[in-house]
Amino acid sequence: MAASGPADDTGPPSGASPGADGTLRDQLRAAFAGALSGAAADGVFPVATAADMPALLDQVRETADPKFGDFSGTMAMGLAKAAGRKPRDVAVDVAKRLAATPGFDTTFAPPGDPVGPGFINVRVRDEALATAVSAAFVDDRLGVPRVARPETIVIDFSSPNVAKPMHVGHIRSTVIGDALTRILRFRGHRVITDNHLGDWGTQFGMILWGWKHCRDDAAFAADPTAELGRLYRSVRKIADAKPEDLAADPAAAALAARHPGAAEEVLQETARLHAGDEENRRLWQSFMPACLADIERLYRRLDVSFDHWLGESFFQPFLADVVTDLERRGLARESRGAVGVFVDGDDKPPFLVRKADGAFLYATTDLATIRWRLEHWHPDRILYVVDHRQGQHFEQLFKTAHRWGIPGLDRVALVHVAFGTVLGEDGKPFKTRSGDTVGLESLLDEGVERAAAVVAADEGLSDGERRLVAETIGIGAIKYADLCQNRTTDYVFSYDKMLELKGNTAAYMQYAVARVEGVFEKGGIDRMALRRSAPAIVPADPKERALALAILRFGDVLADVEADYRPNLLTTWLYDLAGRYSAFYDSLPILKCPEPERTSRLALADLTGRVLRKGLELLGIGTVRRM
RNA sequence: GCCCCCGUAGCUCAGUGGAUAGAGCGACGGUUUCCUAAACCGUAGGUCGCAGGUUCGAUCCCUGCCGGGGGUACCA
Repeated sequence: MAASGPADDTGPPSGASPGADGTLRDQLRAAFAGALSGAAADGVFPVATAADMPALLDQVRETADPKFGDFSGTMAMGLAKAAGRKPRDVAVDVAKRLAATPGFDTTFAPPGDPVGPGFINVRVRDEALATAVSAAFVDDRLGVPRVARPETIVIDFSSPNVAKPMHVGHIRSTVIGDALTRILRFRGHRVITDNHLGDWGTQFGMILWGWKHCRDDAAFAADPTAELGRLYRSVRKIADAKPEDLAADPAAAALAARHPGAAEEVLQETARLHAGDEENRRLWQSFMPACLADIERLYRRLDVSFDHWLGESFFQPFLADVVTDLERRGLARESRGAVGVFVDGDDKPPFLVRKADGAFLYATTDLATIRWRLEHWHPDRILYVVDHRQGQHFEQLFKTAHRWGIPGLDRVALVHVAFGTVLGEDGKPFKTRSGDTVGLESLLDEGVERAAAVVAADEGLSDGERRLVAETIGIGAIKYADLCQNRTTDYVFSYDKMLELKGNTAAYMQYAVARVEGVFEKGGIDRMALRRSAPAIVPADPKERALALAILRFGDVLADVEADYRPNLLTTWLYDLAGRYSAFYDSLPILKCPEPERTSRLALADLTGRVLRKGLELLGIGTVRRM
């Protein structure tokens, strides 16, 4: 069992939720809110509206350096201008009111005189820190509060084109979307995930045309998706008819020479499918099961699941009405034979909803999808986790949707959660040496294989355990590498970097978890008994204190992730947390230390392990007991 | 042409209207009778692309320029 999955993290039934007052930061912000509104009421400075308050409270943050305390408020300096007073005087006033806020002094030490131009520095009382971290220890939610107002949030992510094998281009949407799903759910929102499959577009015209002109039945029988992928790629070359592509592929060039009208015919195949042509419909239905089986296998391996798989084909029956409705409302009009909405004026490219040949586009489908989701799910938000290159599409889509006047749309936030491109180590889009896109499956295989080579160094593991560890480390490394970078920037895909066992990688966090496991295994400690006993954790040493403070930020970090849909804030914090644990573990004995410190430290270690594991779980990353 | 994103240490990248701009890799040095040293601690390394502006304070906000990437009417 050494390398089995995570230990049972279910704590003993906890009593009243310790997170009821929110995190330490929440509590301090509440106190600041009281102090600031009091000062505003007394005319110390004008706070124009209640809407100004959140921005002011955002300026209550963790300090960069412990010598300035645990938190600091910097809003007084900004307010001084409006007050017509010296920043420092305003800060003194706010600090005085802060200290007098009911309940403030049970958790925080009285703020001293403001420092520098007007920093109000606050330190958490040692007793309050001990109480809070001890409460987190017996809390199923590890001290993380639920959101006050849960929302219904639709997350649209992954959405592969089923006509070809999933490739490296799908990984970011899938991994980021899944992490956001897990995080928002844990926060207490109602999340509906929808895999909006590309199962109906022009790509099927290519496959249908290829099937009719150049299929390889034996290859299809052996590996259906590989053959469909081959058909897609070669027909695309023929249809695009780029000289350099054809020069590199004599077979495609020969086919193109025999079928000069191929590009046109491909579009006709698509149109026939959409029009309900019996043969094309039958072929489409015969292709789908193999396509889906392939994709599902990959999702299982990635531990990603969806509530719905409403692909383009599902919305097909609604498309004609979308166009006529837009036309009837005077939003869409004919132009160069096509129909589009001129969202940015007549001189800018319109948002096309029907092509000149009568076929619909993904713009049409996306509009139909928005309407369907509003009618059936009544979401507060819809998130689209999609490549940043589609930014213009979403701008136009959102503008059109809002003008369309779908009931309820004015209350829905439509958000394009954009992310950058995956690049190879040469700085160009990640491709194989032969220039093809890298298949997702082979990508995962290589990651696992490389992880196995590293894990092999541990002699205490059986072959089966090693395989499991390698799978967990390898997949975790790939996911983490994707999540730990700011999602808006392109990132360079490097197995060597993501599988480093030090630095900001999944393996470093997984290793920290394994070291926690090691303590309890070595000491023969009954963790469930420890948890039931609800011991007092007393962070006496500065390293324990730093660790405890980081643990208690978990809820803050998840709130910050939600605010900007940025999972990398969670990875940064996990890395910081693991580092603080390592520093604690390295310098302070746990098993060999006398009571009552021993139990306190054991509890702190156990809590750290659970928090790290939970944090990784929220990223979709697993852990092992030994590695 | 127009629109969007990016430019931070040798490399890969964080970062925020605030206090001395951080981390990993790479380089150099230290720590092991002790719970996983796959760790920890330290040193070196920066005109935060350039120039203006706003501000008590700008790497962050605004404008211009330079450089890189992406998008830009019937693919998604």
